[in-house]
Amino acid sequence: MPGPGRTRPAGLIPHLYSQAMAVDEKETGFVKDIRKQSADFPGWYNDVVRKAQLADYSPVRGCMVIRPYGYAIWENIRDPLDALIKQTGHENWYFPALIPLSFLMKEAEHVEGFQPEFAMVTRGGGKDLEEPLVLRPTSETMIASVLRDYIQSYRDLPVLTNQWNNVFRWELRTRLFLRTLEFLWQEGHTFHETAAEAEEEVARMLDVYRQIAEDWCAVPVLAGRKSDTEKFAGAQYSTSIEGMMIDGKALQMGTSHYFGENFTRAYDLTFTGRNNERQYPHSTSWGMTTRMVGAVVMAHGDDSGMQLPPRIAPVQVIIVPIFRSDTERTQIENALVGVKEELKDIRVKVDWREERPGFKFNEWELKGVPIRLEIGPRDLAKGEATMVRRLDRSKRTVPLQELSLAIPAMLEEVQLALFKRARDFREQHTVRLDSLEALVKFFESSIGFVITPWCGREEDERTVKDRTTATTRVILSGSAGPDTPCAVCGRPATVEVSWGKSY
RNA sequence: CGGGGCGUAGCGCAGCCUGGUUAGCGCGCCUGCUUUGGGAGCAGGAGGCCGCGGGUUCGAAUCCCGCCGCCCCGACCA
Repeated sequence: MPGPGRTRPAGLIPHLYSQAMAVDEKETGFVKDIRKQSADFPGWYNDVVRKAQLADYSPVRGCMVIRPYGYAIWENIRDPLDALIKQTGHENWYFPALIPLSFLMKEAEHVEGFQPEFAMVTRGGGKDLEEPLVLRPTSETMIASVLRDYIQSYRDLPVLTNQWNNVFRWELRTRLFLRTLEFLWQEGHTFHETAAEAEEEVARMLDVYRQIAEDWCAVPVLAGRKSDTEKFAGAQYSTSIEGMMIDGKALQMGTSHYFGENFTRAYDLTFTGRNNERQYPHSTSWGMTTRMVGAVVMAHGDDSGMQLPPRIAPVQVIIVPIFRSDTERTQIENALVGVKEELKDIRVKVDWREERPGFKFNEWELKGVPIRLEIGPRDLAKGEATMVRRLDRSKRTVPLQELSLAIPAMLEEVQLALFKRARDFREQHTVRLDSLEALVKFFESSIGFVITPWCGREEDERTVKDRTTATTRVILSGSAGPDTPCAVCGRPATVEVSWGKSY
């Protein structure tokens, strides 16, 4: 399914970098503000998120402050996702953040899954409330309770809702963007006449998430159904997209659930069908969160900091002016008028701060800006700018009049290169194995994903988790080939499943 | 909740063991000058309820008791 971001200016200056200048080795390894990625990945991640000013700790334990640069990245993910959600026929709603406890208690499995994570309001107006209100951990119960009144007939279906909001889950261990007590997301909730329609919806929205992850965030994903132990509380089944981070761990980046009649029965939401009989709609829900920002950091970063895919980079081109005198400064200012006109469709920023160029180079690299343009007296004398890309620090000069072609082409090239690099990394760290011993041995000495035939039994997941800490990620295929034994227990395998250590 | 660590300037820390002038260092911040093609240099300056409460003492950041908070590691999760 070609997403809106799939168009590429194919033939535009194809091999721009074949003549790239060699990278001076002395120019690497400058970052002293952040821990080494290879030595301490969690420490590196934390340093990058904070030093790049994406987010910071807040006065409240487990809650974060998203700073403008981090929020801008989220907006650049959110906006295309919102567009795709609307293109697929959904409408945005807003439902209350406070949910009566009794609503949440109605669906047994759902309650069991979420109750430990409830944050509850028990007082208001100076009095104890008659019924506690739960800060929404998700809105299935509220939405089912409300739509009960709006859905009467099969003619009212499908109802395709979405809402952008914040949710609360009282997590024990938190990490910036990856797991916080409060986070931002969208939650889609849909109601359908038939199971088939609902299941199509689940698959459709999972593919929307795949597009956002792959085409916009340049993070390749495995997409598929979750095992029963890993599914959402209350779902008949869940699907997810899973990306591999640079430490080889899996990160779940979006989920899409099929509920069947579970929720509509629990909330007595019915419609009169074509046969004039009362029926329960089949419902779905699906969500993608601010965790995506963390995924981008961990999928593309290096020892110098972030590397942002151009499509979601708040600043796509950073211009660093270099000058010694007021005269030179004025000359550059004048030249930049034309440059900005050439790049009027690009997110460009000029860094005029009173810092030395070298400082700015390092800082914008930490912030992951895809392209840097250096413009100084030497460049101006030749009517050029020096273009350096974050991807590999390769450097070349570009005539100022050619920037309007060269920059978009380079942005597109970088977008694809990041995706390809991440995909190659994942493929290099994915193996197919067919025995428990091989699986255990793999996770003792390696990182990454393992794909095995599997019979689907929960006991096997427990066995593998006990011995490796790895869990099933997604089921990749509904069949494992005839006469294939399960890698864990030897019983006949029914599926192919991916295993990985996860966040 | 179990185990470990830490609360001293915006951030990172030293000082505490062995109580005693005005609580110190690095980074950052402010001012000025010189600098500017890969994290500048010099000079000057501002900034502190030493987590909170109690005790011991002539005297507490330092010793004792209690409390609070945060971070890291083990059972849950987008």
